[in-house]
Amino acid sequence: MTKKAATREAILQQALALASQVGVSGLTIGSLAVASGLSKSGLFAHFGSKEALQLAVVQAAQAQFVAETVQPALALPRGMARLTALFDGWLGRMEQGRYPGGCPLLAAAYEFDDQPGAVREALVAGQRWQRETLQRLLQQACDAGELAEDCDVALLAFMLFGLVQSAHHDQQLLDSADGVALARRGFARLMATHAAG
Amino acid sequence: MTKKAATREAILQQALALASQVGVSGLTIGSLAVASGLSKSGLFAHFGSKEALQLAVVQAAQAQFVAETVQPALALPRGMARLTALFDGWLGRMEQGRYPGGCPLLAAAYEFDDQPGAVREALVAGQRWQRETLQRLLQQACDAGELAEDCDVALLAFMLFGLVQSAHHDQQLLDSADGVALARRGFARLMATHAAG
DNA sequence: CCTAAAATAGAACGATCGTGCTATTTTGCA
DNA sequence: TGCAAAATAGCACGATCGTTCTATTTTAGG
Repeated sequence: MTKKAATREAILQQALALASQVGVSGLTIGSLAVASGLSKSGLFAHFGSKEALQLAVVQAAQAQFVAETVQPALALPRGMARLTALFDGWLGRMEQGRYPGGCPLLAAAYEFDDQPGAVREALVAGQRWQRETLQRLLQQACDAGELAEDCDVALLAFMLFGLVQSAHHDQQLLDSADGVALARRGFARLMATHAAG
Repeated sequence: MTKKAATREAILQQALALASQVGVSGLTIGSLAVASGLSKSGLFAHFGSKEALQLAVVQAAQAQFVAETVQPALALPRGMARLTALFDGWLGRMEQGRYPGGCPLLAAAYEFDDQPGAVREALVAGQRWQRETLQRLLQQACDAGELAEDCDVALLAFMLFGLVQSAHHDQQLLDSADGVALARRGFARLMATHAAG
């Protein structure tokens, strides 16, 4: 019974690397089977349908983001320390090339925004949670007196997410390493502008 | 000779609507033929290969963006008027739902950032031109004395593009009409922060 | 170690993909 | 109006898609 889970995990790791380059909907059971060293039907048996595979891949990507980026930040004290750690970790995983072809979740958001189903719903839930988390950390920085108490956390979270997307775009499409640096400058400027007076 | 061009144009309009929902790489010659009222081979003859079709679709989307958003802005005087017109037009085409499933070019950037070829090159060239245009308009606003002369136009262009991406994301994935409004607030705030002293 | 159960492989299915080929229709010009 | 040329249709091809079926191998527990 433990073998199945281990194999499934190995498949999902391969799937994440592959999906990073061809997209979650570009994933193919045949090619993923070859990459995993399994037969097509052997791999298929683990998921039962392509949609279930796509859903598992998205959930694995979300779990990895939370474990590698959100959790470490939450270990720090509330306020700017925690917020900065989250944003830095977020950009850091881009900078270090955590996935060869870019973030599978950002790409999946574009792929599935018009494809109703369980995959889309999982993406929506994940993004809502991420946005709320970002707003919560911003609010904590306000409450701690490190950001102005009247600052617009919804707008700031929106803009921080924009910085991440722009950095991703510049790095993946334009092959420009400056994207991450610009995002850091943008973050510093936004935080300075909204610093508690 | 004029028939061919007219048919090709009609095909590309259908292709843009379709690609908006399933992506440029999700476009299928068969389904596009049905949507256009042509036979598969009849449509194929217009392009010669799938990659040529994808390239034509991307170029059509770029041409439409320039004609509908950039050109009208360029008709206004340099400075904040022109810059605001560009940004407003950009968000306006999102708000009015210019394409049913979101901007084909933003989606294509994610689809092709790891697929070398003519399509990717066209996307890269278009994005570079767009970024340079944005920076140029920002610089003109500085030169006109409407923005601080020491402001970081590269960073501002980067952040404005981030606002657009965040708005698109919120609208298409989260079905939230607030995205556009947040982007407008972000624009106003950024411009106010960098206004000439 | 033996054996039932779990995990994987192999083969086949209908469908659809992109792309050639040849026929047929439609167009624009003399 | 007739006719070459252009535009489109029809058909077939190999490949690959997701999925199902049965057979084989591998695993874990008594």
